[in-house]
Amino acid sequence: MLLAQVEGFLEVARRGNVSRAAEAMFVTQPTLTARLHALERELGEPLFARTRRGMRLTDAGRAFLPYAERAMRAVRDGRQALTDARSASAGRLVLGAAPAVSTYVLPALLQRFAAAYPRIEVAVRTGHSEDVLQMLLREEVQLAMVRTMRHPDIESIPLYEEALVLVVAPGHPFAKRSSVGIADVASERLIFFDRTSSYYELTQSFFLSLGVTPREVMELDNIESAKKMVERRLGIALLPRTAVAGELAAKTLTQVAVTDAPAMSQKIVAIRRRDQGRPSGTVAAFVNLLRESDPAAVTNFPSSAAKA
Amino acid sequence: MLLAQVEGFLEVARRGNVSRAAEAMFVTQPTLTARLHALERELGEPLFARTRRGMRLTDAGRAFLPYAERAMRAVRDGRQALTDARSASAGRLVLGAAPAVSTYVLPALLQRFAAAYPRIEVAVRTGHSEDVLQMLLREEVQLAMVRTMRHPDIESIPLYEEALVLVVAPGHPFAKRSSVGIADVASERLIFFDRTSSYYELTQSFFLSLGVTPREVMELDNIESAKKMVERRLGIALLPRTAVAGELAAKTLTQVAVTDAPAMSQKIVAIRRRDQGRPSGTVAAFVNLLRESDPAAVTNFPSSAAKA
DNA sequence: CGATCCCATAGAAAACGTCTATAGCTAGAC
DNA sequence: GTCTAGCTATAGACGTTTTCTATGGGATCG
Repeated sequence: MLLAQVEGFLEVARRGNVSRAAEAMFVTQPTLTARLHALERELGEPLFARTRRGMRLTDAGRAFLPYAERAMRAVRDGRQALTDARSASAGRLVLGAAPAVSTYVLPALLQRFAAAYPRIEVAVRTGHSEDVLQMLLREEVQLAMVRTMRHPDIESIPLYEEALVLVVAPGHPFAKRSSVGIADVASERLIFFDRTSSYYELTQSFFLSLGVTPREVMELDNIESAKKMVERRLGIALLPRTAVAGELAAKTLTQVAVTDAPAMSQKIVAIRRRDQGRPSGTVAAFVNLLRESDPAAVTNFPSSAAKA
Repeated sequence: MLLAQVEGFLEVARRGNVSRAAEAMFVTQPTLTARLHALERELGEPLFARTRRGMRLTDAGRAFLPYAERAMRAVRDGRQALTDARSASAGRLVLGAAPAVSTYVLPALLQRFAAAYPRIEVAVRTGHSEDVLQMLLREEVQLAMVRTMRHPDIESIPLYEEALVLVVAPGHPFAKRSSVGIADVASERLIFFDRTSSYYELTQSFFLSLGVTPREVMELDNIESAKKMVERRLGIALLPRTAVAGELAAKTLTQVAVTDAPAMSQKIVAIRRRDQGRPSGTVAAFVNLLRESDPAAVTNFPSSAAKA
């Protein structure tokens, strides 16, 4: 069955006249007649009663009409959906993100994205990088923003480098010093967050590699709580810069340089399945937005997010 | 766009494998490949990402999928609707009927019809024969049961002859007589119904043709009220036999023969548009039911209706 | 009675879909 | 490394279908 036949059926049903319908569809009248005959033959029933005045629907034709319309509408809408997706003017985008990205980077990004593509529906699923990778492999998300990961089936786009910075409460003794040594840090009460997170491992191995063992520690399962603890002078913490940009700007936390330690950082990338071909539609639109934002700008997002 | 292409798209999307899908659809793999390419070319977008393991939907393919399913379902349902209509196992039947038919004949007919075709949805529109004819011409009803009418665009199926009979209350003087003369009738108070109805004209011309003028008359706009008036001895009436069959059986009314007058009757027919071809589906089913019911049986319907 | 407006049909040319056979590619086995 | 197996893509031939132009046949209307 050709869609052209169904379309012809509808057009003739509307106009009650093969010749006019044919003209409107830019085919000759015999062509349209043939289409109708073919459709009637396939359905095994006359859809039209031929009269001197033109074509009238039979009962069978009337019964078929709503289904024909439904089918044509479905195809037309499907085409439109593809057009929308191509121009990224509408559609759906499902993102995965690590917690720190989701909380401190995505809001500003999505704010810009939503402004540029108001008709795109966006969904975000948050989880640790490993879990988000699994979501991506299971195609539950189309694009994920996580720390650098390796997997044969994915490809990455570098986004920005996120440094861990030492923050203390403004009244803390460290706050007056321009810099501190790693030994100073280890002798303070240290606040960690989320033992299952990669940041935890990163900070742990950091101290380990320097042969230093922090004496007193406190562990929270999320960054926000950790920041509050530091503000209340319950300890000091190494936190992602993007996560504390707001507090640093508001001067409720103070950053302190650590002189005798290497910089600690994680590379944040966007990943997607390698077997999906070139990114298309909504995904491409979002990737372009990421590319437009230079790394420096991206790392600044959190501060603007913190304002909101 | 071929429906076969859409179908192939769905099958491949489901199985993720052209070869298997082709086998399931009883075509060769290159054929199905060609269908997919044609569809992708027409939509201007790859719907599948070709991988070593088979075919995976692209984002565009995923976006198109629900529409493809909707279209296929519409066509499938449309086919089913025609099959149902052909076997008259389901569908819709819209009848027109004159008031007397609608009230006294249709109930029994529809009772049998509904029993035979439970999945057919039936609608009845009632009006005077002329109005019902207009409904038929405007295709608001598919079949109408009215008194014999002439119109170039309609064809009729004779149903039954409906006689007007003289009825009186059981206690009325006429009730004891085996028959009365037309002069006797004219000297009684006569109860007519519905001045706009053809029965009214029929009875009026009846008296006129006999040179008799009824002296006292009362007019109601419906048969039921007229019957009640006769029962209460407010007069006597000439009413359609089908309309009083129940009361005659229950002996709340008595029929009296009129000796010196010709039989008064109207022929009731089923009419339909001549340009609709052979009756199909639900209409054919109903017409067959009418044909099966021999005229004698049809005129008996009202009594069984009166039981209900 | 001829002009006009319908749809149906005929026949030829073009387009398309389908087949078989084969190529190209990758992953996994040995 | 090579071979095999399992994918999809491509090539070329064949047959059907679709489409066109031109024409027929019938009814309506001035």
